Amino acid sequence: MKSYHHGNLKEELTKYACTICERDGYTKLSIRSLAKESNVSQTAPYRHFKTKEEVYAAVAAEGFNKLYKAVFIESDKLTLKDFIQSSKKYINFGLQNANTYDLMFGTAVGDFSEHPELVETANKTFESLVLNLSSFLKENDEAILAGKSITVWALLHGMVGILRKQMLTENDNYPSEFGPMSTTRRISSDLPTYLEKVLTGIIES
Amino acid sequence: MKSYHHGNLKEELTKYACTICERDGYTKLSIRSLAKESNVSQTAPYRHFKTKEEVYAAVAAEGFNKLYKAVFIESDKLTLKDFIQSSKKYINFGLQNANTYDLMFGTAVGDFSEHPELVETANKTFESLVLNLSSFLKENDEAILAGKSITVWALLHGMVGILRKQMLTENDNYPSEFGPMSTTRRISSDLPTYLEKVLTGIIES
DNA sequence: CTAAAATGTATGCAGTGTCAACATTATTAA
DNA sequence: TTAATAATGTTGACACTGCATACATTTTAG
Repeated sequence: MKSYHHGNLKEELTKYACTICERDGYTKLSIRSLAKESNVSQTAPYRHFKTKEEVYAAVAAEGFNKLYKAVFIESDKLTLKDFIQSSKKYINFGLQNANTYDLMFGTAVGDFSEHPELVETANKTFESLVLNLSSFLKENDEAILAGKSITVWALLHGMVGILRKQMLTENDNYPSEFGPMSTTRRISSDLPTYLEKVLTGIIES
Repeated sequence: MKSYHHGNLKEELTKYACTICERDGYTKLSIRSLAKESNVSQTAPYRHFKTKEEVYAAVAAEGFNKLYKAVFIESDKLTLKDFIQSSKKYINFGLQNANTYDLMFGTAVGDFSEHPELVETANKTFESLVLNLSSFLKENDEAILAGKSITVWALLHGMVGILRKQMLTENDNYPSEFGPMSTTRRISSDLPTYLEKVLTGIIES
């Protein structure tokens, strides 16, 4: 029944790689297990991915696509509220896809420029942020727009990183000897409200 | 001449692990190579580290220590200028120790709470940021102080992530079809000046 | 229709994390 | 001091990994 050629092996491999990377972390992914899942020989994946890093790159690219879809709002009449909601979605994506996010922004894929589709999807994602911002900001100065975009992105990206490490959490089990810390961490409980304030500050500056 | 017991194997292993992790990336580190470097049997490290992840945790903890030393300014009369300089040092650390930074904030060490020294050093580092901030801010409201600290940290952390991925660079080889992008990326050439502005904005808000 | 390109398999190498059993030394209690 | 115990080291093995090479089959192009 099963033919010698699989048909759409690359897609299937990628799909499963995405699943594993997100569920177990990308270190748990092995090319052999990938092959086994598709009922294909251990080295078959090498016809579609030169190295394991290329598999990572494919997963990361998929991640950027998902992030883009989750965050971008297709409209030229955005409000500040819309933008803030989109920002929250960014953070949620980072938290709910922590392992994939790590693949996208960590060092597992060393040099993006060796993976064109990764460059493209990453660019598209950031570009969408700029577009979203520019659609409701009456800002003609490109440099200022760019600056605000970067600031917002860095802030969101940073928040994801910190939150993921559970450095902000209201019911932490750390010793209370760290004076300001406990208060600081408690911020996270009303992070949404807090985030609105900060973002508004940056945008309206 | 060489005795059966090494003497301070754990330190030596940790030190070498730090070197390798930073130079080649933590994925390149193997417990066996670690052992070989100390002229010790392949499984000797397991007397000091239960798993490889524990080695990673040790490296990450060292990283937080270094970051702390690089960033913290011991003084209760800080100026905004001092703080900004300290912030720049944070970013520089992240860029010049990219692989270690990844170990500190990535997913390689899954749960900090299983590595107490990691919790401690990470806490100390963030606490130092809060202290630095509070030393020149006439801010009594702890929540506001905490909020500003988090914002600053997230921003710095995010900048490191973005810069490391070379998503900001003035001579990029990306196609120019992305309108606002090229301008956006060009920001990085005078990032220091730019950063001052943003930080000042956050702090004085 | 045939040559070449694409895609699959079989086999094997050198390396890995980690476990179990054993050897040696350092430390501690009697 | 000595005897028991804990700490630290070694040997050997197992199952697994990325990936290279050589070969088989199928699809596609000229």
